[in-house]
Amino acid sequence: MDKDRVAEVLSEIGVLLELKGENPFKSRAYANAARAIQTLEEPIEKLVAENRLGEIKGVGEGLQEKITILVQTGRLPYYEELKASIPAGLVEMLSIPSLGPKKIKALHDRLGISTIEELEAACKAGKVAGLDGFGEKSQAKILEGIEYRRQYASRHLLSAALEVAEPILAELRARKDVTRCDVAGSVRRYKEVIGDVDFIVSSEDADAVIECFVTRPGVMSVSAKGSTKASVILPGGIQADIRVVSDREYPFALAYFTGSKEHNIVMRQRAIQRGLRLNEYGLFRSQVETRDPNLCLPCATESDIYAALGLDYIPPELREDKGEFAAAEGHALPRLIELKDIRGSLHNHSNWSDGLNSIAQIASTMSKRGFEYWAITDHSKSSFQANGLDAKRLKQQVEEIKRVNESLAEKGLKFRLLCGTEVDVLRDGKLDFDDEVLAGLEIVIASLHVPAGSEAENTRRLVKAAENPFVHIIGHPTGRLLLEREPYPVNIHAVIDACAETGTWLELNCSPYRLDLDWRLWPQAKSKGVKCAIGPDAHRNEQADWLRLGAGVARKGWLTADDVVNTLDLASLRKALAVKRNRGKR
DNA sequence: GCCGTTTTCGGCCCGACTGTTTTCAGTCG
Repeated sequence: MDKDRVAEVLSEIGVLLELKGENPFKSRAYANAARAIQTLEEPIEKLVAENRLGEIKGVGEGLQEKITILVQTGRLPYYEELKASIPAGLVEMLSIPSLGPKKIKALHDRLGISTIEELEAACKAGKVAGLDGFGEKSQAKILEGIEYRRQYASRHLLSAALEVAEPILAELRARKDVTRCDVAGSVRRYKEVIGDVDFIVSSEDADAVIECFVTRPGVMSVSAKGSTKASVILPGGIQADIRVVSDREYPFALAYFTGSKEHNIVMRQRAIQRGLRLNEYGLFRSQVETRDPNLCLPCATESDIYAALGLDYIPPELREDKGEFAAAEGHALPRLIELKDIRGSLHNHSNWSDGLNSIAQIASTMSKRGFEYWAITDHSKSSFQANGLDAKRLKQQVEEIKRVNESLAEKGLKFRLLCGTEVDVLRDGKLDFDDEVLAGLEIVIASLHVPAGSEAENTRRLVKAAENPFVHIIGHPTGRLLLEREPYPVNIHAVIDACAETGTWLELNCSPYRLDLDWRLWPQAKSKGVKCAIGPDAHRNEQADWLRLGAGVARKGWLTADDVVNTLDLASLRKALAVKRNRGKR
């Protein structure tokens, strides 16, 4: 049993204990331990075998015993009994807004409700409103919540969130009564999937700002509205929250609502260690609750808050409590890549396969946008659904690209197209083109589009692709489609190792539906010396904008410009592309 | 259930909003 599964069991125990009405701190202890185990560097089996579980912060005697049983036998009777004692429907009910463990327990104990369907029926029959602690409004709210849950999974792509957030942000910033304004939350941290959008505003006229926020066109419903905060539902079912504070409080509110929750907990603890108290209103020289501005340390920006807690400024993307505190304390945070560092794209399609634009159109647009190079990497013949190219058409395409490049040179333009392919990795790990064909291209991406069922087989295929001297990049390495499809089973660690061994680059596919390889794996890839290629997988010219997502997610993976190959200028990129092929000749 | 430079017992991050109360519990972020 690996650490992910152990963490899963522990965190589920935490949830079940909450529903049982156990001591909430006990439940939190399980959640904390689950998190600690998830971020372990070593295999959990090793820690168990060496009797070193106690070294994990948050794992005491009780949990050491349970984890040992779980790892050694693959089962945990305590967990199984607990799970059997609580109907699965109660856990599901936690996803209904306005319902938490206490209310769910009350509904179960007093009305015998065990499923969402029973809950819906009880609400419609008016039974819920009669319970102590419930009323007509809470009953209506539960029904609304069930409906909402049905209509929208309350999780959205980062790109969708940015799309709705940016016009609102611009509108708020343009107001005379708004001093500062930003998007906070998981959107600011560039999480690939988000739950809601948070706006933080500093203003002397909170009422006016909130009134504007809840009445602007596009607001579908208002779920809460107070004197300092409000929540609305936007098209697509995205919830947006606004929080209005004074300008003195602004940096504290921005930091607090940017999170993550785990990051904030450490920040608070650091404040406590220094005899201070941190919340969304300030960093106070006080052990007790206060809002006295005279007791607040002066901080005009988030940087000042970090400095006051003995830390370098931590960029929002890194605020996940995944090593940023140690690095910020030791002045060892990397200088993260920025969008402007990216000079071109190595994974794009044209109308020769399933893209929209012609090669000439692509050259014209990307040149005007200021890129230095843009690779044409259309699908290979096995992707017939995508009008993949066979060797003959590929050869014609290379000729066409040469002609376009010549005309660019005649105009004195620096921009160049690169000829390449996104070649399919086939069943036996072979590629959809022979090596002789690949040798005639400047750049080769190998992608698995039809995965096998087994992890071993998929891993074998990708490792074999990486070992091919003509393959530069492994494309969208896990094949996930966010909110739609899980990654195919693959031992990604083995693929990373194979890339490190062979000098193959891994793609950070920055299509908003993929963002694959996942940011959580980049620090590992980087530590092994694997370079990253950020590719929008563009099928139409405007999708060049997706590079912005790529840069953000690369930042989240702790990557610098040096770690990303498409920050190289064209001459250096060509040299880098030649390295692996020359290796193959040795 | 965990943890400790005031502590081995008594804390555990903290505040706004909502709805049901008539001073507060539960939920949420």
